[in-house]
Amino acid sequence: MQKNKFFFIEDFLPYILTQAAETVSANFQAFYKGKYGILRTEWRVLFHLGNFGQMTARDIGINAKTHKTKISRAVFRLEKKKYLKRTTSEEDRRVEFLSLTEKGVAVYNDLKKEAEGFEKRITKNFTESEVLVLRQCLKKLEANFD
Amino acid sequence: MQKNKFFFIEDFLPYILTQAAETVSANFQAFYKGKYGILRTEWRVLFHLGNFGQMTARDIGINAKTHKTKISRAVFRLEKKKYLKRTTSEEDRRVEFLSLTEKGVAVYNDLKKEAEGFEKRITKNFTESEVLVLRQCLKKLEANFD
DNA sequence: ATATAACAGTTGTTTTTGTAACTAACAACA
DNA sequence: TGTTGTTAGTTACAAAAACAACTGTTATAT
Repeated sequence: MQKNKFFFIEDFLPYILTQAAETVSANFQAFYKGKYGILRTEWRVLFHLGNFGQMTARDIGINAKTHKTKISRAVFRLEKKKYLKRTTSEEDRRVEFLSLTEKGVAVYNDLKKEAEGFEKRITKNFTESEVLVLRQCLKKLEANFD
Repeated sequence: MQKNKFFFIEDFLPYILTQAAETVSANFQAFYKGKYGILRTEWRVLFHLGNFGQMTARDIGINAKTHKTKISRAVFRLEKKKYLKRTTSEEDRRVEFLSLTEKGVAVYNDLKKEAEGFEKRITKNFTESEVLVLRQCLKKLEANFD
C-alpha cells in the first residue's frame, strides 16, 4: 500500500483520519442542523445532557475536550431554543447545573434514533471485527495524548 | 463494551472519530503552525504540491474535498510567504498552474520528516494489523459517501 | 480579617470559515 | 457573429471559532 521511501499524503494517517471525520460529520450534520437548526457543539452538549443527565458546563467541556467559551455559547443557544434549563448551585454560586427540558429530551430522543440509524448505515459494509478494531484504535489514538 | 439498549455518545462512531481527528490534528498543527505559521488548508495545499508536483487549485480542491474559496485563500497566503508560485495556462487563461518554490520545497521536506515521525509516534502502541485495519476502515468510511 | 490566587462562566475582539455573488475566459450552438 | 451556459478563481458579507480579558464567587494563606 505505502511505497517505501516516499511520503504520500493520502496514506498519512492524520490526513485520512481528518478527511474521514469531516466527511462523516458533514453528513451527520444534515440531521441536527437541518431538522433542529443546531450546531455541532450544541449537538454535543445536548447529547451529553441526554446521556449523563444533569451536568455543569465545566464537566461537559472536560469530557468533550471543548473550550469553555464554545460550551458557554452553545448552552446559551440551547437555552434560547428552550431545549435546556439552568439551576445555580446552592453550595457554590459560580456553578450552574444544566439539564434538558421536556422539549430538549424529545429532540434528544429523536436525534438519538437518527444517530443509531446513521451509524449502522455508514458501517454496513464493515465486518464486526473491523468495527471493533476501529473503535479501539480511535480510543487508543485519543488516549496517546493524555 | 456498549450496553445493549442504550445509546452512549462515547461509543458513537462519528463522535469518537471526530474527537480522535481533532486531538490528532490539534497536536500535529503545532509543527506547521508553530514552525512556519501556516494553517491546515495551507498545509494541505503545500503537501499536495509537494506530493504531486504542479497542480491547479481546482484539482487540489477536488482531491482534498475542500471548497474553492478555502483553497483560493490558502494559495494566496502561501504565495505571500513565497512558498508557491503561479503560472497562467497558455491554452486556457482561466487556469493557473501552482507549484512550490525552492523555499516551499524546503518547508515541505522538513514538514514531511516531521509528519513521518509524528505518525510513527502516535501509532507506536499499535500492532501492524491494527494500523492496517484502521487505514482500510477510514478509507472505506470515506468511500461510503461517494 | 484580608490579601491573593484559583475557578465557573461570560463578553469583546480578532481571525477564520461558509455562502453567495461576482469577474474573466472559454464552449456550444443557433 | 452573438447569445447563453459553464468553468476557474476571487471577493464581499455574514456566521462561527479562537483567544484574551473580564465578572463574580470561593479557596488559601498569611
